[in-house]
Amino acid sequence: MFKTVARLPDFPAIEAKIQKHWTESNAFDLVREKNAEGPVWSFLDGPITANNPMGVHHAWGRSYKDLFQRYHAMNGKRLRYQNGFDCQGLWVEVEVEKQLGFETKRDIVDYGIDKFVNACKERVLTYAARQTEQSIRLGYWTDWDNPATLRKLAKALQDGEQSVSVQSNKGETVSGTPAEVIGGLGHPTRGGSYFTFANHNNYTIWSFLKKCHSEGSVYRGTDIMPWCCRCGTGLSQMEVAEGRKITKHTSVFVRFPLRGRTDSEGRREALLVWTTTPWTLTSNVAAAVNPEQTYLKIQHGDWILYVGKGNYNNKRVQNLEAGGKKLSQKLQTLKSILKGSGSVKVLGELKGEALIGLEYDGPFDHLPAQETPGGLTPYDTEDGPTAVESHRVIAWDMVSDGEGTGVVHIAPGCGAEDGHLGRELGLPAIAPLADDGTYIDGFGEWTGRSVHTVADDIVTDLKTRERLVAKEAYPHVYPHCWRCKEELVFRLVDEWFIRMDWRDRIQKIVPDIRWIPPDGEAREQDWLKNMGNWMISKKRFWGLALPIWVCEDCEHFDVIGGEEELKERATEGWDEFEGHSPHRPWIDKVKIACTHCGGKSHRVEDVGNPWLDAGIVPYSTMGHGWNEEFWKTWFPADFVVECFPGQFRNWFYALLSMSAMMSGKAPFKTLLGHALVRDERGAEMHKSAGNSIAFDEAAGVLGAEVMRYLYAAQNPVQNMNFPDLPKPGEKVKGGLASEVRRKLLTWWNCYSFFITYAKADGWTPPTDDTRSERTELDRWILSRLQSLVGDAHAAFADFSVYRFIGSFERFIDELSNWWLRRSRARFWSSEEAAFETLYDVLTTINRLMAPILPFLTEEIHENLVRSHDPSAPVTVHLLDYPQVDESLVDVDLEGRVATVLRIKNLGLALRNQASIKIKQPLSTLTVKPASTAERAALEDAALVEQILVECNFKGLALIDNIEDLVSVQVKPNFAALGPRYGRHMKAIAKHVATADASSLVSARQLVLDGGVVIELESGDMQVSYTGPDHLVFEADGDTFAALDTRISDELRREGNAREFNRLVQNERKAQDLDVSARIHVRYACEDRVAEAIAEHTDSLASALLCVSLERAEAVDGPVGKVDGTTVTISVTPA
RNA sequence: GGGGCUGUAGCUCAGCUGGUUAGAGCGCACGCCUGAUAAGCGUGAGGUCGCGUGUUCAAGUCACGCCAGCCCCA
Repeated sequence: MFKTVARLPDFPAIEAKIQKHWTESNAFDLVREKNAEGPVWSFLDGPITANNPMGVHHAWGRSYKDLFQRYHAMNGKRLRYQNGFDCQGLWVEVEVEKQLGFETKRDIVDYGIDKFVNACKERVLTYAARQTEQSIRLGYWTDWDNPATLRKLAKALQDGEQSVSVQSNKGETVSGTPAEVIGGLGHPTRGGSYFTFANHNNYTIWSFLKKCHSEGSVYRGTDIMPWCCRCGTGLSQMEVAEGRKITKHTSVFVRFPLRGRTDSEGRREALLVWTTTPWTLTSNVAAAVNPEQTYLKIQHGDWILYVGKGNYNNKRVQNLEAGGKKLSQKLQTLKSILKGSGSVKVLGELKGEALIGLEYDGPFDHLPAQETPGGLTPYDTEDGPTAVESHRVIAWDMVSDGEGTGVVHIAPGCGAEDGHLGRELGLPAIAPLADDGTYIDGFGEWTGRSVHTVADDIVTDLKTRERLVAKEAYPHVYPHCWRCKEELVFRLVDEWFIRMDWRDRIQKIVPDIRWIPPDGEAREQDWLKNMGNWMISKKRFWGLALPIWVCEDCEHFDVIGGEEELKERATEGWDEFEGHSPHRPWIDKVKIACTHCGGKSHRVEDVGNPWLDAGIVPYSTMGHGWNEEFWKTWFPADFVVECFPGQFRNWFYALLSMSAMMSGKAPFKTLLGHALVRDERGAEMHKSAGNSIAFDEAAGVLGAEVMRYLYAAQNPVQNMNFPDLPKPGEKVKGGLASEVRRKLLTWWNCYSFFITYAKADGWTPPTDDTRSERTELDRWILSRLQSLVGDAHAAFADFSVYRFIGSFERFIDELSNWWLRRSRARFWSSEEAAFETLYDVLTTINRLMAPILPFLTEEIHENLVRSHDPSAPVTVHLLDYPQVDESLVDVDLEGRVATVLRIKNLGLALRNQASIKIKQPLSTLTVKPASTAERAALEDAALVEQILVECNFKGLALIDNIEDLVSVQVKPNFAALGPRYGRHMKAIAKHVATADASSLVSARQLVLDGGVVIELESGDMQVSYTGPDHLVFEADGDTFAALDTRISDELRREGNAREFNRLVQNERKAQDLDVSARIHVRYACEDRVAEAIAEHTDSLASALLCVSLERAEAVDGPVGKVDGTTVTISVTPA
């Protein structure tokens, strides 16, 4: 028996019920078993950071991930079903630091690196469990770990248990130390999600790094890098891009006195230098000018200054934009700054070239660092000239005549470009900062002070020593740590890099990938072209242990390619390490012998860049290196889908470069990128702005499935403006979410309609493929259904699901508003073909939509199929995806029905025009068909019947010439034709006046008497019709239709009867009577209405199910209007 | 400065390889319908398809230039 269907689906309730059903029936396992031998479809999941609960934005990608996998599963494909969690890196550390109330790296060391690293693992496991539950709630089917198991492992770590035992997804018991068990998560022998902190993931990265090293691409280098003093680590190019903000800094204008240049009156000459980072002045080595530009020699008080001419007059405006904020600020011009601090007189002009080579006194030459041969850095430096000895003017074509003074302070130990320039010219570098941002020894009074607090004192010092000309608060866009928000500094660092001089190998595999949208390819190539060497080290605690062992004697370094190799090479510490994961601090116990000198080598303390962790997964999760057969089965992945922005320089970059090195092959075949989720007004979602929406909240209010539908329907290139959630207790009203609910509701209504009548009739589904004879209407909807099936396959194959959703919505509209609307009476009369057709349609679209709406379709499958066929699969997801049945396609019929719909709309438009409501029957619609095909359709009695019923016309007549009915007038549109054919206008008017009007209506050109050809565009002719008053008419393209609006008494009476019918039906509903309840009806009305009712008593009685229908003088009941007169009725159940 | 994207109705967007009169949904106005009904349908108003120049019989669609917005890189 079919189960009664609620009028409105309660999505969250259905979802909860279906989840239970899936668990109890092991539905997902059955699907996997069904496809165990099927052809492979390899999906590769981009890992989600397991650091916080999911937001609604995560649901977009995850909806795609699930629906594509479900589609392929329904098509018999074998899938790997592995989700991924991104586990290692600073983002986890920062959250754990917050949790523990830590401020600095020192706090972590004091706490104990082992405890801290375990706390990071715990956090990852905790949130992986949480995200697993959330993903399951979304309906995402993949090989999830039991969240309880993950929590148990986190707890075992926390409690410091010696051993722990859990059940793997493959059903085996796994025991060992917590570190061992956790380190084996996601291994193909165990199943479950992959975790980038797993041992095999880390060791596979080791093999990658070893490969790089074997090509000589791994090197230790010093470079100026953006550095976060709080985190004590450098940031990669990718990370800096995440944290720019508008910031105000104290900028200073400073004199650099030129050595031995004094004018006749004893005034000293000086360069005027500007910088926004006064702390770097301690490390000045040179000053740069642009040799091509013009400089001014200016008398300023007691000094002679050199400044760029363009800079001097430059109107300084800062138009800034960062992190969604904008600032536009006018600044004082250099000219007015100088005037404000002394008298100014321009003495002359000279080329920058003339300044090159001049020597000057630096601003901090008294510091020991300035006097150190070869410069001073936190690392070893070679001997060479001191900074003081190097102070001279150098040429640099990057010096601009816009902002600044045209003379640029060069500190090769404090700025990236300065560093490159300094290296080129052999200048010494002074790098003043230790890793916590304090000045190192050699900087006098500044030593030990933090870079973030010295600016004011440096300004005072410069002023005291008469070097300062002016200072100002200067707004600019400045990088901040994307995690802890602290300002970055540029610092000379000692880090590990991969030299990317093999970028051509990466670029070569990019075209092997299908990028959706296609411009992704250009963007990736652009990044690859411009990227620098890859800094892979981080001076932190939680992350990949870089497998680099450095000799304590000769500094030679080795890169270890895996666990076995390390064990073989280990000379001490292996026992202590064994049973732990390859993380700090345990891995650091292991020492090896130097291959160069035999000395003792220790591992560098650095951890790895987290993108290495995510980039290796096409290898680590697919068994590369330890199960080649498995790897060859699943590599390369068929499909990857992620949020596009950002990933070009992150995950995609890591994937492509690592794969280029590992195998020279693209790691996936197709990449679908989707845009961003914004709030309803299009603003970025931020927790701090209060407009971010938690996943659980949305799932609870809208239902996970409404979300899935929203995402599936969205064009992935477009940002998605996620609808605001209604407040608790309110209904979903207006906006995108209610649009979606309504679309789904239309489908649901068709389904609930079917169930209502099938139950009422005791109808049961056919048990085989034989079907009753179908009407044209049935064959039409089945033909349309085949198009929908075709569209579904095409859309999935093309990874543009939203196109399928569009087709689906059009189909539901056709089903509901035409097929079902026209077929309702057939259900009342228990017509078998109607039931069969609707049943076939509903079960087919249910399978079509199953990948997108797994819950709703399961609910419908339960009721529609399983309620009558206990042998049917326990889940809709075990069924095959529908295929197009060519035998059901009837293009010709589809064309004829399209005509019917068009004429029906014309008919209704004419009624509208004549303001005659549909209940009032009219005699005749006359049509001049546009074509023979249209004429043929309108000669089909069954189809015409649809039009007549729908429009309430008595008949339809066809004519060949419009003039049979009305007269046509065509006038040239002088306004349109005049500008083009001005001098021919008279001739055109004459031609139009004499030519056959109806032939002009659709004419494309006119040939005038003199042979002149006039090309006609739409609107060139003004067409009007005149006809008898009782006709209204309208043309739709070449179709012309006219409606006879005359209402005979007979028609009026029929219309009155229908109005009366409506009154009674309304009352039935008001009394909430069952559709099959019998009633008594009494009514009071004027005579002419009574006549109408009397004439139609029989049909009214049967339509209204009334056992008596009597007129009375007066009745007590609702009052209504029929034909403008008052009617009172009384309805009582029989 | 370089790369990429976007610009179509009040709002959100379709418009595939150039081809009848540029569409949909939402919103608005006016109607209609109702044995699916806390739904449904129709009609209407609303568009210099960012601007300009080309190519073409034909341009929202192709080319070039410009303007505006967004993203990335330097």
